[in-house]
Order: sequence, then structure tokens, then C-alpha cells
Amino acid sequence: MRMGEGVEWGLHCCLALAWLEDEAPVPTGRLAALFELPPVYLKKRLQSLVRAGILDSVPGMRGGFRLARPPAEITLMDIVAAVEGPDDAFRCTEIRQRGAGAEAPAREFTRPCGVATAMRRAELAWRRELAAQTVADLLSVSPSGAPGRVRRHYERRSG
Amino acid sequence: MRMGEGVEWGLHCCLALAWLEDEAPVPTGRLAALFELPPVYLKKRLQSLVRAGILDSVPGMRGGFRLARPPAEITLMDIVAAVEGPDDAFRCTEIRQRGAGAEAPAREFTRPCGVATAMRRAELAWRRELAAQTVADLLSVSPSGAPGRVRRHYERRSG
DNA sequence: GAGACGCTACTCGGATAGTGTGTGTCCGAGTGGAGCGGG
DNA sequence: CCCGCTCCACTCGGACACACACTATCCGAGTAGCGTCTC
Repeated sequence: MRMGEGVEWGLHCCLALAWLEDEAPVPTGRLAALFELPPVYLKKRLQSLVRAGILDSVPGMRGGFRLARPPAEITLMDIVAAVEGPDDAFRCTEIRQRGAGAEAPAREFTRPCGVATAMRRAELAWRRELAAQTVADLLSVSPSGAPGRVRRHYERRSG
Repeated sequence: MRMGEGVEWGLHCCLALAWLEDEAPVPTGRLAALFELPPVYLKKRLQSLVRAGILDSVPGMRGGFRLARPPAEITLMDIVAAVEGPDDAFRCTEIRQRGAGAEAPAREFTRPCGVATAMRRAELAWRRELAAQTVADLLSVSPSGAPGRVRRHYERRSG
């Protein structure tokens, strides 16, 4: 099981957007320069965040992205779900009903699969932990010098 | 983020092996027939469980697989880690040190990345929940008729 | 008749192809500003 | 000099190739049982 790198990018970009806390939208190129990421592909990932309502996008010149909500109202779960998709990691294909299970009475399968339930329980714990952390929490634990440095780096390139 | 189907197979197979609780090893073909799974590919997955020390494999005729430990000592975490690999789902590539971060003093990076820490926290909750559940727990929540049915199905094919 | 040898059938184990989901890129739609012309 | 129009540069949005990992498979190594040959 592996998580796409777009999750890391999305998290750091949301954090950077919170640091910049600018009214003006931040274009993809500038955001990519902050982390030396491939600009076009980063844009594709940010589009996922827009579709999820986490970012607002402004088209046209002087356009770009900005946070759609205050950092305290953006959970890590929101970002992960937006980038990786809403599907559960563990997918139950009901193999219990195949083979030997085909001979079982149908009422036995009205209850959900015990294996799937156990896996789902663990995944819910993961989701709950992600939902309990917001971008604002990331702000509070970030190094004190980071926001100013990002802002300087950003304004330098904006000329 | 998606989890391979081998995890579901591994879990159900361990459960079936616990149901059969047989001294004689169970060959791949019989195990695959219990769930109508592709036998050869299932065998490849079971090999992962053998490498992890969850199953014992007996080569040669009358060979097969059997649980290496009592069901109560096999956690779901063991099985998931064996099939999916030990790597964390979220991989921190330290993009905080690139771009704007390159200008930061090195001592700022002695502390781990806050984003990675938050993600790791959630993943640890997931792992903890998986480690708290054992195959024995799955046995206790399974339908009462399932073990006997699997055993009958198995012995029927074994002639 | 008993024992030992060899053969065969059947199993795990690792190396080998096909396919689907990311990964990375490109071009089109839309917008704000600057330059130019007219009043 | 001021206003409006036109053109252009720059941005997001969705459609298009490429790569790696998962899926699926085949052949080789090893073992238990059985038949046969010999004593």
C-alpha cells in the first residue's frame, strides 16, 4: 500500500498558502517554486483540491489558487480524501460468499464480513486521526522562521 | 490510495487455516478452491506470509501451508505488513528543505517535518488498531456454521 | 516374503510476461492589463 | 487630456502519452508414496 506523493504536495501547499495568507491568489508556478516541484503536475493536483472545495481557483491573468476556508476548518482528512480519492483502502470483494460460502444460507451474509469490519475499524481510526488535525495545527507546530522565509521567497520572485 | 486484494485473500486464508486447524498442511489449490481464487497467484501471496513467518510451508507431495503460530498470536497488522510491505503509506520526501527551505538554517531540520509527523500519527493509529485485532478475534465473530462448512468443502475435494 | 531401490505424481519457490493506476505533459478557454486611437 | 476599444500576455481546465507496480503465469527444486526388482 502506497500513498501518492500528491498528498505531501497538497499538504505543504495548503500550509504555504496559509503562511502567505494573501488576498491575491497564488499561481501554480510560484507555489511550485517554493518546493521545486514540477509546476504543471502540481497544478493537476491542486485542481483536485479545488474540486473538493478546499481551494478556490481564479482563472485568467493574476489568477491562481487560495484557501477556500480558514486553516482551522481544513482537516488533513479533507486534503487526503481530495487527492487520493474517497474510496477505502481496503476493498471487500465478498470472497466469503464464493466457493465454500456459496453453500451457506443467504441470511448468513446479511451481517457484514467480519474481515472487512475489522479492516474498516482500523481505517476509521486512521480517518478519525486525520480529521482531528487541521492545517491550523500544522501552522502552530511549524518553525517560527518558516512563514517569513516563504513570504520573502514568494515576493522576491513576484518582482 | 488503494490496498492490494492480496490482503483480503491473506486474511481469509489465515481464517480458513484456523478453521481447518489441521495438522496436515493445506495445499494452495484446496485453499484457492475455498474462495474460487486463481491458485497460482494465491500461492505467490501466501509465500509472502511464509517469508514473514506467519505461515509454515511444507514442500513436496502432501505439502502445503499451515499457520506457524496460534491464531491469537497473529495480528491483522502482521498479515497486512507481510502482504503489502513494511513501508509507510505516506512517504516524506522532505520537500520542506527544497526551494524556499534551502535558505533556512540547517538546525531547523533537526526536528522532523510537521506534516510527516501528523501523517505518521494517523498511520500509527491505523497500525495500532490492526495490531490489536488477531485472527482469533476474527474466529470469534465469524458465523457459527462457517468452520464446519469450510471443513466439509475441504474434505469433499480431498476425497 | 521382506527389504531396498527407483520412478512418478504432486507440491512449494523464484524468475518471467500482461495490464491498470498513477505520473508527467500538452493544448484550449478565460481574464486582466497595457497600448493605441478617437473624442 | 480622458475614455473606450483592441490586442496580448498570463493563468486555470481538461484531454493526451509514458512508467511503474500490481496481477497473472510458467518452469525448476524437492518430497512422499507406490511399484518393482532383488535377495
